[in-house]
Amino acid sequence: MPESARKIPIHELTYERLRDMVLFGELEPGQPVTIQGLIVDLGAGMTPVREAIRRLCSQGALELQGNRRICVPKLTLEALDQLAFARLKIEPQLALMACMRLSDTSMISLQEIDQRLDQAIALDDVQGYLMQNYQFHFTLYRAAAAPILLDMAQSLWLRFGPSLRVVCGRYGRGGLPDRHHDVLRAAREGDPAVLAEAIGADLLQGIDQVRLALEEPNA
Amino acid sequence: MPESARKIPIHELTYERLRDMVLFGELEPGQPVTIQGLIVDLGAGMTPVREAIRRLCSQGALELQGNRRICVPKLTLEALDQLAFARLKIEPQLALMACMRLSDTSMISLQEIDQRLDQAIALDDVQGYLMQNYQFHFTLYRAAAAPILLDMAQSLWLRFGPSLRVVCGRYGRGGLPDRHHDVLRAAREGDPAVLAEAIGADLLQGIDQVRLALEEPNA
DNA sequence: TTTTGGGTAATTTGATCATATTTTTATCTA
DNA sequence: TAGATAAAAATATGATCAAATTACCCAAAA
Repeated sequence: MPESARKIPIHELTYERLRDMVLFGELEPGQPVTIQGLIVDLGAGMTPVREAIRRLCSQGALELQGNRRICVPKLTLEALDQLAFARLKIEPQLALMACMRLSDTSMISLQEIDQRLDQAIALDDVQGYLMQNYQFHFTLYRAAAAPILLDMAQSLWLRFGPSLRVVCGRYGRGGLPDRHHDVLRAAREGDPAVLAEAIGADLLQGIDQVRLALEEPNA
Repeated sequence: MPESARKIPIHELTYERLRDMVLFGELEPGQPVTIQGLIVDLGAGMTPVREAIRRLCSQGALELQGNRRICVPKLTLEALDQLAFARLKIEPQLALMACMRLSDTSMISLQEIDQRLDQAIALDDVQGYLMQNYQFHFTLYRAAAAPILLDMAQSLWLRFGPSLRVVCGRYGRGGLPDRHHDVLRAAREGDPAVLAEAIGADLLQGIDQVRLALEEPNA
């Protein structure tokens, strides 16, 4: 094991691992999560696992269901409405703020991620699509240098991610968010309002897909 | 000890206790927090304290400062701008949603809280003011039955609370939020738009006070 | 002689684990 | 079906190890 890895504590690694599992749909909505189960799955001790779970619970990625049962929350229509409202307020603002400070290296990163994203779509790689989509948005958002809004966006994605995965898996990615070319163009031209608008349109596309799935009779 | 208390786990109690300490200004911004210190202060074991701290960190109430230093974050002007933006989007919406579902019992609760709030102001009881102000807002917000937005508001208050306390302590509560009578009137009349507007005005008052304090030369 | 700088030792603090206790769930029998 | 018992899982404590900060002391320079 390289020396560089020894600096990051296990509870942090465990948190990141578990967070990614939620974010990229390895854990399905409604799926129960037990401390014991994660101890064996992740090969970590009890304390790190407990801490990771607590953190994710307070971010809304996991849900304590009364009697010491924990699971990935299922989106209801009401929850989706709240998520939609919050995301459409917070994330376009992050894009707007990012627009003015986008460095050249960030811009290059965005373009590279966009290429990998197109590639994932072409290969029908759902996991890859979700990961690159996340990277695309958050590489942009990070440029805003607004840690509080970034935290909020992170929490919102943790709540939204699992359901997006379900939609992806069920219907393929037809009609799924791909306004990234509009976003890139607006970013290149440095027009904050247009960029924010494009991000909003991208979000709305994903939200509508999930809403459609939720409104279907088969739960 | 009564039997009823045995149901709530210690880590939950510890979390609530520590959260209130942040929320109502018992811990000042910049003040370092150590796990060991809290173990002796709160008389709890190590695991519950660690879990409480992790939860509060992911809510932005506490901040890990690199090398094993944890403290209540100090608001910067940039952070305040982000908080202001988010609060003015989220909280009026909660008020709006609450307006339509306000039960009679909630309405009575609000009026009682408002009375206690006026009392605290008359007595120059800063702690009491902060607690009743919090109760007032969240009794209203809870009526919205929007748990995700409520979580977000909770996190925002955790970031904002300590600084409000500092302002209160330094200048007294002159000019501090007291639009509650407008809020109550709008709630009674059941006008969502007016209620949301009144909440927005109330928030803005507090935010401006904090901004004024931050802009002063003496840190 | 006093002050400052560097380095080492001691204390404090955090991370992780193993264990004991309590609570919940599942099963079996009446 | 209901109650009791057993198994499983979660909570909470304390111990141990590692890391880091602090305190302290000595040496060198002013």
